[in-house]
Amino acid sequence: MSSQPANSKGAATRELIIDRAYAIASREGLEGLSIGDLAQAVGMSKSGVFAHFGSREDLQLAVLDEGGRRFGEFVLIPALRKPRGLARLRAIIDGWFDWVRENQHGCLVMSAISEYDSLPGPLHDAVVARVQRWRSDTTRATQMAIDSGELRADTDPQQVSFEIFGIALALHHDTRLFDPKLARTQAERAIERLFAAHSP
Amino acid sequence: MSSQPANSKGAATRELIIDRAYAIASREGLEGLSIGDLAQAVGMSKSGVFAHFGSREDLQLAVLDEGGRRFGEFVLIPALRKPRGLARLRAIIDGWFDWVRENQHGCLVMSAISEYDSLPGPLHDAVVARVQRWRSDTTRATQMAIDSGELRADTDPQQVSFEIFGIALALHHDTRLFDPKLARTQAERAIERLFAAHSP
DNA sequence: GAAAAAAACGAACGGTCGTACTATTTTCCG
DNA sequence: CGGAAAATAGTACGACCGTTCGTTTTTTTC
Repeated sequence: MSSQPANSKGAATRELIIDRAYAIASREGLEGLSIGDLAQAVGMSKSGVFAHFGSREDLQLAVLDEGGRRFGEFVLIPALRKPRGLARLRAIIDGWFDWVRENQHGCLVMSAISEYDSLPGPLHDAVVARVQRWRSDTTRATQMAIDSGELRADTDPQQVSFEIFGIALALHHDTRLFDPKLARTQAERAIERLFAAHSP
Repeated sequence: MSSQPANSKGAATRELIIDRAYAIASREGLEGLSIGDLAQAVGMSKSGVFAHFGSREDLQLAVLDEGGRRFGEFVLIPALRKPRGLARLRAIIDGWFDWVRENQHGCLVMSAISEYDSLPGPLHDAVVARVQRWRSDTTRATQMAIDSGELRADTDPQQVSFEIFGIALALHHDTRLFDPKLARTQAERAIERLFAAHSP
């Protein structure tokens, strides 16, 4: 394990900046992330922070990427250790629900969806690509549960994926606006009903 | 029907302003609504527009109100002409789905939810109150479908309401990010499954 | 340890924002 | 029609924004 030979300092502070930026953008959204605030949070000058990214947009893209990375690490990676089939699909959903609870005060990717869903540009494209990938991940996991015979053979995995997404959105919504505990219960009941409907 | 005797001009331009503001905020969000842009859209001076509202926040509140009013007029009012029970509940859902189609490029209230869900203040409170009212409307309609015997007696109307909300959120989401037609089909299929599960 | 390279700073720019204040114009009422 | 009242315009302010640029400090390399 050679330590950090070449570009040590630059990359390190860049990571620090992104870390703080992630925290801010989780609360305020990527559009609410200003370089001035970020610089203050890191303890650097505006221009010092700015120099690490060619533009604010590049910074936002980097932060969005970090958000997706953390989400995947929290939700997908653990689920991939479960056996293919319903167990893994359930792990994905549980992880997702836990993620919503842990990030009660703002999920960066969720906010980004609303911010850029109808605002053309690189950010929009990056968000769409990310959500598309996530959706196809859950669709694939659903397909595996069909293949293993734990869901009926005539189940449409895209349809199930759509409904799971809806339940997660409602959970996210109610967690933030109303009662997190109640929302979680309702989301879990909805999932149970969904699986029951497609159980063989 | 006395015409507009007293305060005619002021109220009229105020309505015009709110109408344009609604159009802008539907695309850009309430936070993206600036008085300068609005003034230009109305053909007035910034200060002229500003004078109609004590502050930007009051303007935003007025526009949010207008958004809620239009949504109610499009979705709820027609549904109230249907007989109580499943017919009315279905009318609410259909109207809602149509609303999402018609407002593909931005629904003001939906955007407002994301913008203010974790930003304390009068806007947050107004949004929460509005969504709460809407949710209780659908819960009440569901209850009527239970009372009429069209849904099973042991159906939890709040649970059904939660799930309808989730499906609508997923429809809204997929309509904007992916394929509107496919999303509509998936949403309708989800609704059918929901009703089938609670059908007596 | 000195030279080269990278990183961070500091000040300034042009721009937009919401708002306050004062003038001017338009509308309303007797 | 004329005077009061309401509506609109005009201007200016302070604050913040992303970005640029030249300088200074820190790190890396030889």
